[in-house]
Amino acid sequence: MAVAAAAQASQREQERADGEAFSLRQREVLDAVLSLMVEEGDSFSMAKVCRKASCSKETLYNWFGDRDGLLAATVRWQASKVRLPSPQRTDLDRPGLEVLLADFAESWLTVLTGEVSIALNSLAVAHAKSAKSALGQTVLDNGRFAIGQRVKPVLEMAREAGLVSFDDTEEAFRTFFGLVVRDVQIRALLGDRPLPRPQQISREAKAAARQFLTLYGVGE
Amino acid sequence: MAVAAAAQASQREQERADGEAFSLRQREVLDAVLSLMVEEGDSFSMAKVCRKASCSKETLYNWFGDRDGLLAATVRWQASKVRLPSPQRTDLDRPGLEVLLADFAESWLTVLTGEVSIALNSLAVAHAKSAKSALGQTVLDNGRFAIGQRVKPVLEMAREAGLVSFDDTEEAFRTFFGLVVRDVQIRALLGDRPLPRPQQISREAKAAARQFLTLYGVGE
DNA sequence: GAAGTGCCGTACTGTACGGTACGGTACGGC
DNA sequence: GCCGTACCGTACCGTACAGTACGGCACTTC
Repeated sequence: MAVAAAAQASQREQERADGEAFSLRQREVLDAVLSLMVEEGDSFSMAKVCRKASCSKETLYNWFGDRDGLLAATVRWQASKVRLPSPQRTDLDRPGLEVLLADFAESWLTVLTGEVSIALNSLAVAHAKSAKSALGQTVLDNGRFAIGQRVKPVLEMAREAGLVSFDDTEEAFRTFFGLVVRDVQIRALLGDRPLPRPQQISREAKAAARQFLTLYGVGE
Repeated sequence: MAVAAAAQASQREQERADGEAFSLRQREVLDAVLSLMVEEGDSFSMAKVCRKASCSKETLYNWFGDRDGLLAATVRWQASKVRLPSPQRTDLDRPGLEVLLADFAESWLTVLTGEVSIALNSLAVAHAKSAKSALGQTVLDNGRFAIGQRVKPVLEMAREAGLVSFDDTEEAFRTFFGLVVRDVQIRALLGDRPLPRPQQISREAKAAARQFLTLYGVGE
């Protein structure tokens, strides 16, 4: 299981690519926005952001243009903070693959059920219509599609190693996604509580990995 | 396959139970609200509803109390319109079970990807926080939990018939749910287009049923 | 030390919208 | 024919909030 190794370096790299666009002070402001989102959803006002972050409206509008711009920046800022496991090419056996998939599942479920993630997704869903700034697309890109980009190479690697079998990587990944997420996200977004505890998440993640290998694994 | 038989009677029954609370005129108004939701999401005003439905604000407030009440009534009205397959106890064989599950999956995916359903779910997600009237819970009750109540008896029936095996019906259903919905709902809610076409839905529904039986089926 | 810059805080404006009030009309009961 | 009821349409009120303007302060540059 000598996999997720260069993850730390890759983390810093991605931070520099995305997050560094914002100054320290700006990041403080965006964090204030995040916490307001968690507290009040979409109904916070620009004035509240100013009070919370001790900054002026003028600054806010200079930096981010308008409310939509502030929201978009906040989404990008949060996206730049979320780190997913990024395993390296390695020699994989069946139990190793199962653990690897379970790790993905666990970290994904953990992100998904975080208050910030829920708040952000709710907001993006609410703005998916009037969509001046494509928040929904941004959230999808940094959520559903980002995790896909991490998992799919692993699946193909496993296929080359003769551990699993499928025709369409995308389809296989979507099945994995379904087995992992199930009804967790929609329930969280619709306000169903309590959220699953970490222990529960860990259990479900392992089950999802096992089920995925039952469906797609070869032999054994 | 002599299953979904008493569905029609059960439909009328549920209509009387839920929908009949609204007069004809009220239902016209609520339909106007639905179409506004589809067009504009949450940002429609009470005045627009009046214009669209040719009614007065006073009437609106007399009937529904306030905006939240109108929203809640609209959700209930739409819920009373959605019909799910409600199969009857019958003798089931393996292929019959697979078709039955595929039917559930198909009709569920069809509902889920409908414009009205998307609009309603978005709205409920947006209001899940400030939740004066628990829209999120209502949507969950008429969505995720309603379909669960239909499917779980079928699963248990199939288990008694020795076709499938599981300990926890809820867990088995949640897996079925995941295999069916996968990333479809969250993508739709976040504005990803195009929506899956009926043919695609039908194919995915069949695949989900087959996969579920691969995981939980006994023998064969 | 004068000028410039970046930011804070507050006051202000315009507007959109939720909710109310009211005059006018159609209609059913008596 | 008269009254009550239910509804339409419109005008109105209060408020909340996005966005702007401006005065003041700290800090940097020359």
